[in-house]
Amino acid sequence: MTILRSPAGIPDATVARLPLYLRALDELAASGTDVCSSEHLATAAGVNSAIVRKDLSHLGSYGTRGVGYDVRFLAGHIATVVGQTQPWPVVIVGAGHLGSALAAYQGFGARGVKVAAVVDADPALVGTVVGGHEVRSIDALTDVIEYGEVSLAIISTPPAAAQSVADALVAAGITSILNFAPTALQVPPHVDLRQVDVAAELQILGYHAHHRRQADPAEEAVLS
Amino acid sequence: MTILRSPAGIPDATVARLPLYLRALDELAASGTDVCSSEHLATAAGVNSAIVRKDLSHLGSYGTRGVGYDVRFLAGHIATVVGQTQPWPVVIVGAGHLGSALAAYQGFGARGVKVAAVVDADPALVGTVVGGHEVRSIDALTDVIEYGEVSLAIISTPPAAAQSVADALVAAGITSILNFAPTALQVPPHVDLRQVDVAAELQILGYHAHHRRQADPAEEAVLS
DNA sequence: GAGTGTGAACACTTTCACAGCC
DNA sequence: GGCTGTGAAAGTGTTCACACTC
Repeated sequence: MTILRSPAGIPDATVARLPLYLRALDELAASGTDVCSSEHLATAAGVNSAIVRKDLSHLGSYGTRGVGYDVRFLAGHIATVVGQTQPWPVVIVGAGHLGSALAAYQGFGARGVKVAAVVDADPALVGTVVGGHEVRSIDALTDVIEYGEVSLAIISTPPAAAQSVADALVAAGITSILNFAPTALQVPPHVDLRQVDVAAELQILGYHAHHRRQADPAEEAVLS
Repeated sequence: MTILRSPAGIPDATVARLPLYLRALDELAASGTDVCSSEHLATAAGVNSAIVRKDLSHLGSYGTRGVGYDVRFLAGHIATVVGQTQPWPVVIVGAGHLGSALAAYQGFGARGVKVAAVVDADPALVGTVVGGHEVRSIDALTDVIEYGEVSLAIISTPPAAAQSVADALVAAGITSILNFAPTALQVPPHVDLRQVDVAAELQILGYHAHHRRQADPAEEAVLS
């Protein structure tokens, strides 16, 4: 029925890179590029060209051999695949430093994300405005989600509160959660959970730095 | 010469999980648990037990068959492997909403991260205090890094500024960068770069949500 | 009995290399 | 000639299942 074949069964690793391609293509389009090669797109997205071609082939790609990809067309196609033809409303739970920063983040609009509401448990924060959004009570969570047809949630609470927030979100019908609190959340299997742990990222960098030190005494020597 | 065998060649996937184990073990220790099984640690870290055992075996693990792992001992051992015996000083470049939130984050200390300095290019921000750190000029970057022996940097600038900041960091001797700006940074091969892209994370969640809708009409039926 | 440590099977991902098309 | 699209190969990561130890 649909003209574009619905590309089911895209590998996870590919899905995780589609947003990068989308971002890169938007940049290319903004800089006036109409057509780009896989090599070109690869550097713009920070990956290598073989992987770009493989990834795009999973979408039943629409490149032209000997030429490359039509930047706008490809961007539109990926946006469709990602389901980003209209913005996803997201609720931010926790209006502390991080939650406020996210609520104020200007870059969401261009990436298909719309902050639908910001809620917090702290009565002192309820009623204040962060990033143009009035903070509402966490008790209104269900209303906010149902009324706004929200299906994505961000948890930016202290770790101790994160699990009960997750439970409340799941109870309210949320099926996709992005958790910034450094805790392993327990959610039912039908809920899609992603984790961002800044301290963990730094520790991973630390590990590599630590091992460069004791493993590469030659590194300095190369320059001398 | 060292008593503990230096565990070289740990797989990347394992390294990426070590911080999670560390966090989980600290929580277990705080709740008075002295010994834990791989199953126990797995749920606390949000992974499965087979992977815990495999990961720990790469460290030349020190568990006891039939019993489990000594929580404190294992935590100490992983901390050593990660190089987290003393805190890593980190410089935050960009004191906007996100940079401020990171500077103010209370959880770094317990995870072996110490904010050494916060710098920004905006003269209006220089001199202000965020999270107890006085914002310094980006011109002082080299001084800050050399004086503080900083080897980790966080970029939390607008995307347009990120590449030149990265160049400056590399020039100042930084070899590990955590980039929050949504751009693909170009860095020399000896520099370790990790990327956090919140919008991309949400888009990945969006993709799955989008496909659940059109793929699982049965999901509702299961409950009815 | 309980639970680790690990080889072997499996699954997934990336890279290679080149046929096919513009 | 240049670049895509893709099988086949190589590499990496996860899961299984069970011998082994306490």
